[in-house]
Amino acid sequence: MRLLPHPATEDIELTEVLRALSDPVRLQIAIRLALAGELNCTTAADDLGVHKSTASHHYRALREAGVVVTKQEGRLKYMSLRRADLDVRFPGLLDAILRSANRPSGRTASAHRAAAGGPEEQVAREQVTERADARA
Amino acid sequence: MRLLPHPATEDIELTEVLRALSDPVRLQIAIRLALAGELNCTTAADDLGVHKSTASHHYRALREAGVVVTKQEGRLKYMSLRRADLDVRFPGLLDAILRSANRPSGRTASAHRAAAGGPEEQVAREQVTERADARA
DNA sequence: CCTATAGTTGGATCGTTGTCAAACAATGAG
DNA sequence: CTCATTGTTTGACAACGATCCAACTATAGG
Repeated sequence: MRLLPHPATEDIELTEVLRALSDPVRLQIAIRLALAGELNCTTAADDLGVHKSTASHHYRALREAGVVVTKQEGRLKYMSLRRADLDVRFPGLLDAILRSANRPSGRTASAHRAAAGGPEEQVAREQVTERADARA
Repeated sequence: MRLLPHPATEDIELTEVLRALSDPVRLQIAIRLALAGELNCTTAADDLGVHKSTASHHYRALREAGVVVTKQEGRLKYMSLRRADLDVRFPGLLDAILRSANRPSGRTASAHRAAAGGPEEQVAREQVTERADARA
């Protein structure tokens, strides 16, 4: 069993963690790892609609940011979240992100209900008070 | 008083928030806003070593990601964090990030002590178990 | 009206990133 | 050894992003 190189806990940078998780594909991988504990590369990116080489780049991005560790067993590589390390370095951060990621994207259920009964495109409106036509 | 356009609370995307805060300059601006509550643009980016137009682009990035609101009063524009909105959308996320941002970057105090007494460059070592020369 | 202040916009540049495809490497199975 | 499986590397390319500079807009104050 081998571990691939990854940054020491103290070297994990907040901006790099945020950046790593700011990509939808990588965030999805992280979510799956959080649920499964450990996944091999093929499984982790399955049905994500990206080429395997693209996925491989994402694995590296996650690893170099300090978000995951990769260990090789036989011909498979397994990734897992560095939950403990991240919690030492940035207490509560990973949990907050994962919890946020499991929220409904876009409209809430109540907003959906309101939108269903009301006029269309009400949903796409922006929040602007006093002079909705304000220019930047 | 005018508010500049910004996304509705339900439209704030996690990946965009993470992306917005994954830039050191923008993260620093967010930290200052968290401390000061409200800052005008000049003050927010003061001593950050970026051109005022660069700063302006960052303001827009933060605003479009849903992290800040900007209101104009007279000839000044004031930014503030959308704490309440973000907490509705992603409970605990912003606090976790801001708390993480206030942690010491790089080595801990104890690691600094150890590094000061030991051989140099020990500090830059990576965590690799079993085969430190493992290739990716 | 003129000027100074505050901030935005647009162009140019330059590095980074996400993507795919094809070639490669390493491993386990037959 | 040969082959299929797993994943990485490399190259190419388009898109994006951070930055600076210059020009612009808008507002307040003489």
